[in-house]
Amino acid sequence: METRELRYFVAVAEELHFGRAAQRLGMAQPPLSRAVAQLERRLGAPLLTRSSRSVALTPAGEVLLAEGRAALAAVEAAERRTRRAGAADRPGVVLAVKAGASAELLAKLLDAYAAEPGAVPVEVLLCAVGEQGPALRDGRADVALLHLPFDTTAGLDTEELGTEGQVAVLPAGHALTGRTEVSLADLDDLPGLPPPRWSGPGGRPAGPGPEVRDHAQLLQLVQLGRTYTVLPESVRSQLPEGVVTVPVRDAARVTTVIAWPPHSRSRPVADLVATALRL
Amino acid sequence: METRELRYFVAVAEELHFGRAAQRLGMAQPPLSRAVAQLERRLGAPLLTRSSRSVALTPAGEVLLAEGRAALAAVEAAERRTRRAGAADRPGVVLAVKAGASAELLAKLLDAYAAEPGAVPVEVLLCAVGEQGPALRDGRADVALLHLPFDTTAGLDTEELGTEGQVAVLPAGHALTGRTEVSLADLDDLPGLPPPRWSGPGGRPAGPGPEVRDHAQLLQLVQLGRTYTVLPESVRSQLPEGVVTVPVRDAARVTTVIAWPPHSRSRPVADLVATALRL
DNA sequence: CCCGGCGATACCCGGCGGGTATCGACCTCG
DNA sequence: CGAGGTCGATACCCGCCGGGTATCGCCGGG
Repeated sequence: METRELRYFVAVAEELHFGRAAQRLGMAQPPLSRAVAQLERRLGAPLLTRSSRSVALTPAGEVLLAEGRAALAAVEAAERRTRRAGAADRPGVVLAVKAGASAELLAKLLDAYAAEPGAVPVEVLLCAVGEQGPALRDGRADVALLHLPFDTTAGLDTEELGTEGQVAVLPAGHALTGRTEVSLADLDDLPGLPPPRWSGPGGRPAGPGPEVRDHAQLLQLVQLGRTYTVLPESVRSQLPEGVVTVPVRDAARVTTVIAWPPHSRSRPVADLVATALRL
Repeated sequence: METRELRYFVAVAEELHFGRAAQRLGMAQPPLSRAVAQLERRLGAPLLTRSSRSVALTPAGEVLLAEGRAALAAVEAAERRTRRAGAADRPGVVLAVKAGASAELLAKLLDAYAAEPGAVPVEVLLCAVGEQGPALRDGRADVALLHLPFDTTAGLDTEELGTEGQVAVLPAGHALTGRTEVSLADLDDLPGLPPPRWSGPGGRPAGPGPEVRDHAQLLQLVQLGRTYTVLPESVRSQLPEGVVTVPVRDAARVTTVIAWPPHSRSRPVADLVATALRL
């Protein structure tokens, strides 16, 4: 199976429409139809059920969509990492972090690692919420800081770096800011203060709250009195003016982990992990 | 990057010889040279340093060899799993186990799962030592039983099923069989009884012992008085005539885990794992 | 009942992947 | 030191396949 065929199938499976998929791929519809039909012949199994009005996935198609996405990510990762390894101005290693999260830990880690013998330049890739895993899987990054239970570590090797509680982040002056502690129930349905909605494929259920992609955006919106949120305690070190935190009694504890792709044989990544564990 | 190019490069990188690689790929040498050169141009980085007498990998080449193998395994996995999902006589799920290991657990697991509502047929794939991980990664299997610390779980999701000690397995009548317990040191350099060598890429250091690929072969060789070995206690349930076990005081404890590919969304795999955890 | 949307089919063309022949570099050996 | 052998690169050719346009057939809706 060639990656070209896989890309074609994935596009059709995602669009469920040959015309749109062809457009997305920058090609005409007939060769796309033909390529997919040929893939089905080669695999010996129908992947799509077509009527002249609609396209749907067969069970085999569902499998190929899931597995194919993973395979394409692996191929992209190979390509990107090779390009980086061959580049003259190689950033020794790319570290992915959620924008605005673990700022203190990150600063300490970068300092400590830079002091190591044999340290290479570290490029920091600031990601939207939940993007660090995919960035690692498709080769945009070599190592990442993730936060459980929010991020998924499936398919990654990890080491635990620590856990912390969570605090509610509210606009200054809000009624709850007088409390020494709140519960999640207290935060439910605050009048005039809707919770934010995380952008991205995770889920964007329609609702009143503003859409955000990272912590920095979120804090700014809290500052403007447009939303509230619950974040790990460590955000306290970088709150803007006009926002207040209150510990949340019953929020899940957040575990920060450092993660890397399982077959990574890179010395800098190993050093970075070792350094993080010593902090 | 196309999988064809990747296959070509991996073949050359493994052989370090264009002629042999071309032969392995079933093609002539010139188009292979050209394809690799073209790949290097596209990636913008040299992958190989060639002299007319030898071929060697550049750092970028090393990266692409490692990443490319993983990517090719992912593509193969996609293909194989799709084929299986589309096959009429689909074996619902393929379970990989080291041949001869965890026999009792395996029997209980298969029985218990078969009794579950919604159980599908389970095909058991008996693997050579250390082959379950690769089988899982390239789609020959959907779920596997692994034994830590021998097998590697990198890149797999796992659940622990239990731990056990290890016993020395010796030919009946051997001097040590009278002992109630031995240590690893006692087993070192037994006169006339060399340790076995595991076949496969793991390592086959030259030595006197016979080469084996799984527990069944190993037990037979012990029975014949040609070697001894140290295995998890659970092998006791299936020893042939003429072999004796003695607990090993200081051997590492073995942990049996059930593992599956991280992006598996298969219901039967989830059920199988849940059943295993209830045992 | 006709129109419009959508996937499949028919057909054509150019490029690319694969082949053979040969070159050029370099090591080995007499 | 030169001849032969090994090995990768180059030159050149061909057939196929991937991509294009034109069009058909099916089917649902106004």
